[in-house]
Amino acid sequence: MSDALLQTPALNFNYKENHKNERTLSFHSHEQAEIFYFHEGKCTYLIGDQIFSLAPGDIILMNGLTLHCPKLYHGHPYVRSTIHFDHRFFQEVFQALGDDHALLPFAQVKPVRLSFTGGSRQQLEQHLAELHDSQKRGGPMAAPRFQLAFMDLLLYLCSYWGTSQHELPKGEMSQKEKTVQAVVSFIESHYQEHLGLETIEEALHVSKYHLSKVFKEMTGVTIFKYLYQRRVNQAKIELLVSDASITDICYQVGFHYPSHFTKVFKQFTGITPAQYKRQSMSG
DNA sequence: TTTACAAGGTCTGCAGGGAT
DNA sequence: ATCCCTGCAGACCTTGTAAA
Repeated sequence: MSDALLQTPALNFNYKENHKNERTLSFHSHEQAEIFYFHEGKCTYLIGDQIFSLAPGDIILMNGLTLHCPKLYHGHPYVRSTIHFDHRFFQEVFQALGDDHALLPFAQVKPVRLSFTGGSRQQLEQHLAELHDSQKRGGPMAAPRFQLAFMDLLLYLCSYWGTSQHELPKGEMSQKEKTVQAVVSFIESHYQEHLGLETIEEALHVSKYHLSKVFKEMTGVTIFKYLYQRRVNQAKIELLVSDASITDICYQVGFHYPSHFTKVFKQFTGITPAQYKRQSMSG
């Protein structure tokens, strides 16, 4: 039996959480895979270089490592269920059972967005309600029952994903969403270079004033905040896997001054790059 | 590698134009 | 009327330098 199977898997389920007031949640990433189901309200979700205007009944399957952030709207509810889970553990369980496909949506870099309507939506919400029940239930076998209910949900999602016509076409994007998508895509391919609003303005042929406003409106963060978060996220990876100095990593991810890099890194993570490297080496 | 600070750049509220 | 966009100006934040 593998090491992963000997450990208790990480599996966190938050059922129908609600935020009534507008609140911009910050960009973040995590090692666990994530399932995000949108029950009710209004929300724009930015994941990696993609932006989604969510409708109730939509679900997002993602690997978790890609930067993501929901944007909420004042006066609109925001009811969602989220599941964070140890991708590696459940993949090994499914493989032991002879199934290699249940976790494919979480193995790719791009998130998968599926839309559930009518009967299929009822079925999915029934699955979530049952998972919630099994989570609340106590007793000696509560944990494995919860895990089995979760695996049942994964199989349902995988089979639904397999009939890929449920994925929404990109043609439904508004002009503003297209603008934000273009900015995010541009940053994704140029974040390691010297970037200013005027560079993006020239590349996309849209005024910098408009770019700033639309980006903030749709994502809840400014273009530069997003750019820095992207660079810091890359720097964290480099600090973990590379032997390069902090100064070199600073230049690699697009910063021009170590002083600025340290300040921004600390702003996003709460610690300096050197402290982060030390922590990762000792852990 | 990190902190402090001044100069310069970005963000945002407001006003308004053009297309539908 | 609504949406998309441009531009100005002041507030705010980031950049770049010097020094610890």
